[in-house]
Amino acid sequence: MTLAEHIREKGLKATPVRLLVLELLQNNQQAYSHTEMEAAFTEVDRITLYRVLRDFEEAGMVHKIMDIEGITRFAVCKHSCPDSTHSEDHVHFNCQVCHKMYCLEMVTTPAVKLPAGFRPTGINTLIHGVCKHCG
Amino acid sequence: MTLAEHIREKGLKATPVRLLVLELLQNNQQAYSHTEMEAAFTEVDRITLYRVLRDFEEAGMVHKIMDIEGITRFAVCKHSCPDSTHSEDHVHFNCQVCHKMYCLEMVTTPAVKLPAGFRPTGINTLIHGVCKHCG
DNA sequence: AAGTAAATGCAACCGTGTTGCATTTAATTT
DNA sequence: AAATTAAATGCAACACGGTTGCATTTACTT
Repeated sequence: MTLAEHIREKGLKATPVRLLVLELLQNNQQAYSHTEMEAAFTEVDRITLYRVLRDFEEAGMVHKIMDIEGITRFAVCKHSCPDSTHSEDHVHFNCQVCHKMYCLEMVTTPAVKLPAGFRPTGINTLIHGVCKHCG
Repeated sequence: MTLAEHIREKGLKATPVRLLVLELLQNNQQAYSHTEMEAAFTEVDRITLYRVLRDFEEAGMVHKIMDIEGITRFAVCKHSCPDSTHSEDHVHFNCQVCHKMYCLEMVTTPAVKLPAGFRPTGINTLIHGVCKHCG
């Protein structure tokens, strides 16, 4: 399936900006911030970029994560998340040298025992350290 | 040890704003956002509040955490963190009903196996769900 | 090729957080 | 207890991330 077909499948129009964003996220197994993407596509309007990312997230195509510094980042959903309520069952790794955020799809979040009365609906595990390229 | 003594021990002056903030964080086992504290102490200048929180964090008296929505929150460090490099070895719980953030000091973050080349320096586990007061 | 709903681009705005600087105040010294 | 001084405060002004409204354009439909 082409990128354009993937976008249309979700009920969205395959516009140039959307193709650019999806291609970037698909080709690099990393979570990008809005600022990084804005720098990557200088000709793209920043508001449009915000809306493209919001639409992709609502369509369940990407997921949003916060890195250690509280910066919002986006990464493609691998295992076709159920729209908008995608359960992110994998671990994220934030390199403190290059600041890249990796989705470690193969590492699932371990279960934790909570005190009585706390009912969990989702777990977010964010590991920081030095990545394989910087260590 | 009094609150004022605790503050002076860290090389900071025991001022009214600092006493207010430390008292709030000490008495309630929750992580408060800047906005919540601003609302709690209407007479306190917001810039002063930012600086008090920054100073407390640098002194290792409180630790900073991001909640699900990317809001910065502060909680007292229980086990006397080594200044500024405090290892947060406990789990945080973010209630999606009342939006309170709990430090579950008794629940330590489970270890995870990372792919070769990734060297971890810290783990952050954030669980969201419904807390004991809202469930 | 024309029609239409969706997507874009721009202006203007809000919230969070920071910096510089003059003033005040907590702790120290006499 | 008064004077000293370095630290803390309060204010203005700013930078940045993100949102909303509206007119224009464009992708898909017929």
